Amino acid sequence: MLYLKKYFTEGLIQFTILLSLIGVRVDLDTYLSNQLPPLREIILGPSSAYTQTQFHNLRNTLDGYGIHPKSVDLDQFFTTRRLLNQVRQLDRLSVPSPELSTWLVHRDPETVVSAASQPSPSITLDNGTGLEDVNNSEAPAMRGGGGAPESTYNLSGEDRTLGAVAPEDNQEQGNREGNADLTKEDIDLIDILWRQDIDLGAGREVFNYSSRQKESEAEKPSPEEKKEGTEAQESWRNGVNLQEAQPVDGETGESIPEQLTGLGSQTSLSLQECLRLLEATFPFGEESPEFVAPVVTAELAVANEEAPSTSQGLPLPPPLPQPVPQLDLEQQWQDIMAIMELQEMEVNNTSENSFLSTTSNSANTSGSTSESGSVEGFGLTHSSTLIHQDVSLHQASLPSCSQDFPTLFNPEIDGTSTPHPPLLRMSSSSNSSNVNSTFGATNLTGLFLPPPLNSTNNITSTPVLPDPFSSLLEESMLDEISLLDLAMEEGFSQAQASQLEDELDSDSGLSLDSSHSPVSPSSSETSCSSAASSSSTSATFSEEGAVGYSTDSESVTVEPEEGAVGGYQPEFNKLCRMSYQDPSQFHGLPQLDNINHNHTYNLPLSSSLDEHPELQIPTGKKIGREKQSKLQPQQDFLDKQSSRDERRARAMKIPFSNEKIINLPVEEFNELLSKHHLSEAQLALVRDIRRRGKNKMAAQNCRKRKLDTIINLEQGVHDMRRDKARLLKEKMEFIRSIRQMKQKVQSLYQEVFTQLRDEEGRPYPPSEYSLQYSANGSVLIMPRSMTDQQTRKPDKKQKDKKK
DNA sequence: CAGCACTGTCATCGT
DNA sequence: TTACGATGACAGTGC
Repeated sequence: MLYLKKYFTEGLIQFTILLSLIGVRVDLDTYLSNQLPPLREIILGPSSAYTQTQFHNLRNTLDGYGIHPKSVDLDQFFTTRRLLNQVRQLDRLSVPSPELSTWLVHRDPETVVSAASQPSPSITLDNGTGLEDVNNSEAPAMRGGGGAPESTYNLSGEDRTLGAVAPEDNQEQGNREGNADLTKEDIDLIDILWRQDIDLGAGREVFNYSSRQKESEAEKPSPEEKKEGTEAQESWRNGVNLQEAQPVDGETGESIPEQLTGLGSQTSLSLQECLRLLEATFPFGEESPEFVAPVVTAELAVANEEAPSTSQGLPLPPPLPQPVPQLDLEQQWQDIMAIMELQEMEVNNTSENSFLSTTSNSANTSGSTSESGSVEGFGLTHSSTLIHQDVSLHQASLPSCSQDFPTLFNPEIDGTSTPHPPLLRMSSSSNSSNVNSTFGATNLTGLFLPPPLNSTNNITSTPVLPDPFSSLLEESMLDEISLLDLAMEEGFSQAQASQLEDELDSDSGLSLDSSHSPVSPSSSETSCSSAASSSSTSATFSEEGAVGYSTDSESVTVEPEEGAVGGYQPEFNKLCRMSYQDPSQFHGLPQLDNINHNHTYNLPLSSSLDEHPELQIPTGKKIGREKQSKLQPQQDFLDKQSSRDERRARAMKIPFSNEKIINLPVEEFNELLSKHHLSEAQLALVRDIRRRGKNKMAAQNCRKRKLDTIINLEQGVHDMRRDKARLLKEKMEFIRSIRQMKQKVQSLYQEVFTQLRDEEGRPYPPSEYSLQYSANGSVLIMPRSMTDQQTRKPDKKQKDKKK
């Protein structure tokens, strides 16, 4: 008791001070009960389910042992209390809950706009990590907590379309002051013009060009050195969104092979890297001075620099027959779902990694990138896909400038087919400390929206969802279907193609997410569970774990309930058992839906009877036979309902409850035994009851843990499959880019070669001469005989190495 | 009636 | 050494 008191009071005081320091009204009773399990854990310590808590030291806090601290029955109780608390908190200011964050996320596009005009420090906070980190953390992002290129990418699109309004303005003031100075009217005007352009059938390139112009007017060109890095970054993001990189003709709606409009943008490989890749394809000769043609080198270099614009006219090779039928449709669907969930997850996890960077590689430089003309065609189509992707309810964080919504929110946007991309800035984790830190540094008064606005936002944003989903679905499907096609197109070997096919196929026997739909609640569950998987453990078990530390108020509440119902509620148990803290978390787990058992489980029946003698079925000695006969059916019922040990205890006339036997600390237990002079048989039974009772709880915990582990593993598999899909997509993008680069180099090669003349002004016959690239970037013209010799040598060397 | 899932119990091990 | 938790294995029970 003392331990709990000390622990609780100290933690409570500390936390109260903390909260008061940041200006949050403290309603600890509410928080401690259920609203914020992590919060409670901060105060009360980790969950007992995973930690070996000395419950018996805390048992005194429970007045009557009405419910066991580890009883699964508590789940329902806490769920009820949590819901009640949520309802009660509807009208009061409180630490923002994840639910609160949800609809705020929908308003983020406007938030960004407002951020441009009203730089907010919180945005800087939320997005402190730059794009560089996003790229660097691409691999770590597989784990679900990392960056979300889409959102960043989307931001770039937004940046481009709106011409001014990326929140990174706050960080790169030097570059973006012009944009930041744009007023809301300016932005609205730009937006209107933009939509008019779209309505008039202007292609995206046209629009982007104009937007680029606007941007160039609004801001000074970024340093040239930024161009390449930004290109790479944007194209990287492009690679992530294959379908989004496909622009649609403004008039016909046809899909334009967009990669030809911006070769450089389609890959994160720099030109040097591509040339390096080309070295593997084209025979590069050694430098031989007599054939050096510096002019050619220069030309080639220039041509390479201008690649994006010059390549626009290149036709696509005719598509090969699609190998779609080889793919199992269901597997394809799963992969599509995986990709879509990947995107959703990336959106969810965008958070501070998504954008805003103080480095030169930030998405902020997308303006300069678009000026280079190498990045075109995105910013609209993908934005429509983003808005439906919704967000994890548990990972969204509140934008600090949400009060700007009323003025900046344009309902039309949500209704159009090309809505502005919602710039989702969300907390990367559901960790409450994270949230608190975020809010701690922000103006708290600005965090909470007035209720009317809330409802409005909710209403306006919700109906948008289905539409973009279908479009994304189609795009994703087409995209995924085209992957193999692409692979074949790339001249992949049959083995490679089959490998790709395997990769696209589901590889695990687990049917983890086949039933998941991106728009179903299960999707949101999966989207959040990855990040929450680590925290879900604590959150999930916190309720139970907190029971061990439970406050008196809770205990008091528990006790009457248990006593009143005689300690057993079949439905209650049924619900709690599998609902397992938060039933909503398992809506997406079909394997749990069929569980409908009604076994008695952790029943405090006899204990409650013992605790409440008035409810106890009197033994034959205490009552007359008549009364006993009247109560006999009830006795039978109780016997049936009670556990074996309880019956045994009753039979052996153990003078205290099984609950006490099981849950008392050793000292008190021994004390109890010493108080009552029990026979050897009774003692043995009591010890057995204690042992079995503890083991029962241990088994329950063990199974719970096991189940949780399985769920987490499933989530891990799901995440990995999603990552696999993402990586496959990126791979395909790279392949596509490489192919385009090959084509471009080939055409340039032809162009250059045909223009070369020897000393007598005659063209070099292609059959006798070839251009060779040297490692230092120069281009040589060499006789093919020499080339063959030089290429054979490395071959031999390679063969020797292989031997 | 078989199969499955859940639950309780025991034995055992580790802390 | 004792108490206790974790866990595999088994059996009982209900569907």
